[in-house]
Amino acid sequence: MKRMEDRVFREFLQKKGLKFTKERAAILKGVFSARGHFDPDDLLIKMRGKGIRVSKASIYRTLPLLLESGLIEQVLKVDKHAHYEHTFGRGHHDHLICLKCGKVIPLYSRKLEKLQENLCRKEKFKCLTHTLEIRGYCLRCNSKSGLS
Amino acid sequence: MKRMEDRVFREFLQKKGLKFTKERAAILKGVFSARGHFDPDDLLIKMRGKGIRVSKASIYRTLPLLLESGLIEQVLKVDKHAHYEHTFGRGHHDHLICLKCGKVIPLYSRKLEKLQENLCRKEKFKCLTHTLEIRGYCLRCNSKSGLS
DNA sequence: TTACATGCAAACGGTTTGCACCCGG
DNA sequence: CCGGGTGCAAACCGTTTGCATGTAA
Repeated sequence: MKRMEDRVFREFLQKKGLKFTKERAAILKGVFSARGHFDPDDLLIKMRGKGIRVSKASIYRTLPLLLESGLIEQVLKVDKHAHYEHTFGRGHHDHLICLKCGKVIPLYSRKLEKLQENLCRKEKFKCLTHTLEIRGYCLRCNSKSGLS
Repeated sequence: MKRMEDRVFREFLQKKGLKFTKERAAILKGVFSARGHFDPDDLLIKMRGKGIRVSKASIYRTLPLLLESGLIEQVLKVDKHAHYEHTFGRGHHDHLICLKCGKVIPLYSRKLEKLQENLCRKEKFKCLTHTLEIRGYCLRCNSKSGLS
C-alpha cells in the first residue's frame, strides 16, 4: 500500500538521476504526517520523537527537492534577510517576482485589495497588512527561454 | 525645506518618548532616496558611499521604527527560517496570520486566484506560484484586547 | 542632567558546506 | 562498482545584543 506521494517523489528523483533513499522516504513520510505548517527543525524533532534518525543536513537537503517536485509549498518565509521599501507618499502595492532575472515588478489592483478586505470580513479577521508575491517569469525571460 | 517624512518620523518618535538623532535622520534620508527595494546592507553600503557614517546596528535598530511608523513596508522576506506545508492531495491556499496569537488560518478563494491570473496576463507575466499572507488579528484576539 | 542612542565586537541561530564513509541502482 | 547521499561538525552570514561612551531634550 504505497502512498501516492511516494510514487510522485520517486519518479521525480528518477527523472533527475537522483536516488530514493530511506532517509528521503522517511522525510517524505514525516512531511506528509504533519498536520499544518512546519519548519525544518519541527520536522527533525517530530521524527526524532518517533525514533527516526535523520540528520538536520538531510532534511535541509531534501526539502528543496520536495519543493521542486511540487509536493510541498513554501509559506511564511519569516524574519531573516528582510527587504523593505519606503511607501510614504506612494501607495501600497504587491509584487511580481521574476524567478530568472530577479526583476521585481510592482502591481496594484484596487479590485484585488477590495476582494481581500471582503474575504477578511467574511472570516471575521481584522486585517492590518498583507503581502502578495507572485513568482514566475517576466515577459523578457519567458520569451527568451524555450522552457523552464 | 523639511521633508514631509521627517515630520512624520519626528512626531512618531516624540509620541513614544524617543529621540530624533542625526543618525536616524540620515537613515531616513537614505531610505527615502532608495529607488526601489533595499535590504539593511544595501542601505549601509549606499550611505557609506556618500560618506555618511552610521553603524549597521543603528540601521537594524531604526528600520523597525520606520516600519512601525508606517513610513516603510517590509517586502520580500526571503529564504531564511523557511516554513513549509505539504500540498499534494490538498489544494493551494493562502494564509491569514494573527499577529497576537500566531494562529494561521488557511484561506482559499477561487475569485482571488482568478483575479491574480488576470492581473498577470495583463502584465504579460507568466505566473507559476504565489504567496499571499494577510496579517492582522483573529476574531478571538481582536475581541479580547481593547486596541492594538 | 538623564534617559535614550550609538558604535563596536561578540553572540546568536537558522542554514550551508567539506569531508570521510555509506549505499542505491 | 560508482556516483550520488548521509551524518557530523565547522563555517556562514544576516541579525541581535552587551557595554562603555555620546547626546537630544
